[in-house]
Amino acid sequence: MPAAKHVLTANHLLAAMPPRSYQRMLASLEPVTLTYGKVLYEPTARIRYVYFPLDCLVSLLTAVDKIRTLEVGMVGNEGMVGMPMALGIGVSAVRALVQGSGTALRMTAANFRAEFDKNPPLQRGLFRYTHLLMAQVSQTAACNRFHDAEARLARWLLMTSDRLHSNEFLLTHEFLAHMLGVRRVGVTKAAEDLKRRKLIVYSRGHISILDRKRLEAAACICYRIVKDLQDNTHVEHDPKKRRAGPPSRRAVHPLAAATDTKIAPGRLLMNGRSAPWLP
Amino acid sequence: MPAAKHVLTANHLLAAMPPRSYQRMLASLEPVTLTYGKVLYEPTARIRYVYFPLDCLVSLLTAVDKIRTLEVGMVGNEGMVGMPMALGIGVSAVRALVQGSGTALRMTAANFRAEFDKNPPLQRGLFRYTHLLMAQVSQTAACNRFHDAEARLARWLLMTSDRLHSNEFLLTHEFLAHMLGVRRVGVTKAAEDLKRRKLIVYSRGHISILDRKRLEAAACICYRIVKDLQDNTHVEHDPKKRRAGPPSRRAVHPLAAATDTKIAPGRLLMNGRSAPWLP
DNA sequence: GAAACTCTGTGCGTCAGCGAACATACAAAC
DNA sequence: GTTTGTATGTTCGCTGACGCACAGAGTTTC
Repeated sequence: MPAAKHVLTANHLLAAMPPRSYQRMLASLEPVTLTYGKVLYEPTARIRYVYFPLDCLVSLLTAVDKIRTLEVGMVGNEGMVGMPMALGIGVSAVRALVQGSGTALRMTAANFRAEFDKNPPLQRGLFRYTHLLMAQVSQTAACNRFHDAEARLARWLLMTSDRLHSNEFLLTHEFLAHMLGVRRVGVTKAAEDLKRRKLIVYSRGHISILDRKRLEAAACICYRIVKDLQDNTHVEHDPKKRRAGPPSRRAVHPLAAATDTKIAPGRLLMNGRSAPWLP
Repeated sequence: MPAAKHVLTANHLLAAMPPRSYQRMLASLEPVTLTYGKVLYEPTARIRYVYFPLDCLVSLLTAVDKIRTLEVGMVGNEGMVGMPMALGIGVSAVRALVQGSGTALRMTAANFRAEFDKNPPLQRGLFRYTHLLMAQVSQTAACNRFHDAEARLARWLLMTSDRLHSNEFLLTHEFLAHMLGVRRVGVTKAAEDLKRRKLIVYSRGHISILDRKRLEAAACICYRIVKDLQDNTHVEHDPKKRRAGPPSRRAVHPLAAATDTKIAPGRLLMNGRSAPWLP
């Protein structure tokens, strides 16, 4: 069944499975269409299915009250929705919202649990992904604190583009506002500026990236940090599985080469030592 | 050796180990004194040891440039520092900084890896903790976006107090500023107000909580959300291990009972449906 | 006990983002 | 082809936080 295989390989986690696990998983994976706006999980609600996105995009949102939400993570075909299941937890801590319509393969929580227990490659893949998601969430936290709406919007568009493998997608300013944790007007302002600079165009829910390179320059460093990490993180648990090949194109942390924000001397000392919270 | 046992049980993860694992781990655990300001990990640097805090407190920091850092997580004796190791990753994504001096038990990365592989109870404990840490980081992300410095400071003090099991600790405004991602002056302002309201007192690096209850009222809901989650999350992987006892005191998400922030109608509809990003 | 240093308090002008309200433009439905 | 609703653009006053700079108060060092 070549069609099924093609479908499977569309998700990176599944594609990395050895043939035998792969065949076994096939039996309990069910293709589903996820449409924009569908809520897969609510905070504190039981996880009934895990989802392996193929060409859709899912946002992980944290809420602080009934109207304010913030996206903390984004899952495309490089990952899985339902990571708590890989940690033995049956409840989601966040809301999972379909942000880009498309298809996914889903598996019941019970089937996943059984499969996961007897599938070390799956475990490795999901643990690695958990780590990357954690890094993504951490960086997003700092990003949301320090960077302005425009830089965050640019970053968000790039991340979405990466995961949808497309330079065009559907979303309104209102929606973006809830992802970025700003007002709709704030998005309009930021988007307008990016449009004026010809980095993007948009109209009534359609957004296109025109100049990826310059858009990345407009985004904050957080995009690069997370992306490099994703490209360079390998599971070390099983040395035999460690990837060979040339060393990573970029092993240094982007901050190491970052623009030299000057450090005011005097103020940043503490007990005679350099301030420990600085890199 | 009752002293050693006492030391071990001071860390919740270790205390939950069955006697046999416990004895075995003892052999490779080494007590160390961690003093304020010590950096245990740097982003992208190899993890050489994992640490089980006994009475110290460690902050996990994400940096966006050379001077701006933000705390995304806090590890006390309920957890372990070096979670990537539990996921098969040998590199830290964040900076780990000792925020409260004290002791910890450490284990080399190699020993940890060997122990972890043959110790399912340890795996369960660490996976649960990973999940909680993820939830903590996510909530912190939203908190940093939406809540003002004063509420965040109050939350931070409560979290620190919980983990140090004390109402007094040592830290300067300058240090707090780097945890909360604000200027030192911002901390001074916020702290001043809390002092004026007699919730805390402080002087030259010493801070005491005077009125825990009212301080919690001054903090944002994020404190409650994370704390309740920590108190109520159980690993479900092995049903035999599931805790018995009365149902959780508080199973509902704090948001469900949160102050009813009113939702403006009109604007929050999309394609005829209610806006999906809302709870 | 004086000097050096660290920690906290205060004042300034500036600015991004907030909440609210309203104005226009486009699109599908009837 | 008008209606109805959704998407985007604009304005206004307000506020929390910013960067910068300096003043006092407490502690350590010699």
